[in-house]
Amino acid sequence: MLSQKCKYAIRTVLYLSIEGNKTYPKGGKEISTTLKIPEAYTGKILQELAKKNIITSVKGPGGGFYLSKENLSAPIINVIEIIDGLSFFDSCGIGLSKCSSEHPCPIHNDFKIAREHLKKTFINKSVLELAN
Amino acid sequence: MLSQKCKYAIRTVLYLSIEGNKTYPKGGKEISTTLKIPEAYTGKILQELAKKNIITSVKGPGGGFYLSKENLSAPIINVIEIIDGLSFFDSCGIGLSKCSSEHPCPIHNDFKIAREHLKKTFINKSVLELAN
DNA sequence: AAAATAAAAGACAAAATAGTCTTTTATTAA
DNA sequence: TTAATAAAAGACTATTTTGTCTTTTATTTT
Repeated sequence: MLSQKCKYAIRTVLYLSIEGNKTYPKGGKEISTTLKIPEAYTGKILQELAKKNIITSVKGPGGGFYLSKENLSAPIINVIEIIDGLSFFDSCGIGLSKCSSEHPCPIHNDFKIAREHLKKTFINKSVLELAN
Repeated sequence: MLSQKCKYAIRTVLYLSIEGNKTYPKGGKEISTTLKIPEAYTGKILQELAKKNIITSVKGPGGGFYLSKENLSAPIINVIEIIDGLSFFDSCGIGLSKCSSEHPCPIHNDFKIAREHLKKTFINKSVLELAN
């Protein structure tokens, strides 16, 4: 459902919601080793998240990443939106472009239930709430 | 959630459940044009499905593919199993290997509900039932 | 100011997925 | 029994995703 990159991103954000803070941001290296995500790839993902204001970065010695208050209150779906996009949440389960409630594919209703349950979860829960 | 290939495969099987039969099997070309799936790729997928006994193939002039009675009564999850595998249905939504009901990840319960709803749908409905 | 630290940026490389093309094999009909 | 038809098999190409490596920029500490 989510790409590998997106799973990494969510795990990273959830980790930072617990571990990092403004005075002691977490470095990319430590994040990658604790979460067992390839180091260089972690860096790229952190960069992308920082640029889109999902996380906050601090350069230089003692620098790293943390979540500001705004970052913490954002819904987790924002991470998904930036990394994978949201098309999954409103596309047909078997890839039909014309599938809709008027012209439903054979799995339309069941797929929709699952899809919307997930979407609701990701929208309703902020990073902070999820971390608890 | 499902790979492109798997979506094509399911659409193909559902199409054959309505259109093909033993005396008049459907050719790969016709299948690909009606379903708008690249022709050569359709061929490969049909081949794979035939080898795994999801569909039945007939060689030579007037040949093609159709679903036998056994094929029709098989659950649609068989297609998924062969093309994508079933790991999705029992893996953590954010990729944690140690996620379980004892040590749940933050989205464990909600993800599990969606996952199992889908699994149930794919297991319970046979190709034939879905096509109706 | 210089050295050290750590993220940002950008160009690469590897692997997986998606898709094509050509040849071979099986079957049927003339 | 030969020609035509259509799937099977296999080698190949393209694209996307996953991941690495090197250089640059910003910041801090000495």
